Amino acid sequence: MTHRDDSVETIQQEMTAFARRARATAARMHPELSLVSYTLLAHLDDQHGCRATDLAAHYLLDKSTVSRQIAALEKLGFVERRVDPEDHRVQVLHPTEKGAQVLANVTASRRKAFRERLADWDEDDLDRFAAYLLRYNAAQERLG
Amino acid sequence: MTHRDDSVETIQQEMTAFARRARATAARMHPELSLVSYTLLAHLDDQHGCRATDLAAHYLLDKSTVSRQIAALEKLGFVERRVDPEDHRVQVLHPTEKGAQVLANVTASRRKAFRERLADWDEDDLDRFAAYLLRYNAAQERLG
DNA sequence: GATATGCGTTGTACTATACAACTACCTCTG
DNA sequence: CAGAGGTAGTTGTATAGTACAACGCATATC
Repeated sequence: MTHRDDSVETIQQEMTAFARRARATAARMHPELSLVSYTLLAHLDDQHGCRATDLAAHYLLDKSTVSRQIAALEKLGFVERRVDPEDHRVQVLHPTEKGAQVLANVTASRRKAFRERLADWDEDDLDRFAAYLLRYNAAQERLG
Repeated sequence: MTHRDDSVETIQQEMTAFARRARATAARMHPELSLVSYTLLAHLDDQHGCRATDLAAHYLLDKSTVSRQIAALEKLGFVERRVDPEDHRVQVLHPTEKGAQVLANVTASRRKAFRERLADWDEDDLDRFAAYLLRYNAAQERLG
């Protein structure tokens, strides 16, 4: 096995290790919003509203999964639906005031945790690490 | 927000995006062994056998979760239990011949997928990316 | 020996997820 | 403009992974 293979192996193992832990870690950090619902709510906030179908397409989730996630977020009062007047099949989803507030809190606490984890990294390393992750994920999207 | 914060934000987003996809991707790639069971089986192989409790501690899983995962792997004939003659509470778990075989196949196919994804990276980048991931995960383990 | 502790299993419950069937709505085509 | 076919979203059903709590044994300690 070449050095190149060693690196690939390490990347594989470490990405896997991270993935295994991520959900539980997220749940521990902020029980009010799971990793998935956080992600969806953040997307809504970011996009200033979008359709359930868009969420499903973007995150490679089944529409039924999104439907239930959104239903849960709505029940919590974090999301509201606005039927599109142009097309009555469509509901445009928006974070509510409350949802945006909770999202901001969770985002802040996540950012804090990440910042602590990365506190002793110097700026160039952070920069390169971020770039590598972007590149890696882009490749994954491209190749499935 | 500083440039440093931007990088932290990107790392957070990209790690999260990756984590969300990892299970489903793994399931699609090799339905015969989920991400979790793959990980556990690989650990057994690597350690030349260990106890369920050790797996639980190492992967931060509840012992009941490990117990059921192992039961499933045993049912598939991928793992065997050997009661420790020194301590009859303990079962030392080992991959079977068949289990080792399947593990090798899955590992090979995972490696292939990762290799493809990383095919156009030059060796220095792979090296650095691997090092960053190790460093990041180590920090996560230290800080919860 | 009585009580502690440690290992593993089982009962129960919850979350995330997929697939398939369905309803309601829209669009296009003859 | 009527019907065919497509799209958005919901609901029924099933599965996997997970946790927590209660338990059964085995061992260790006092």
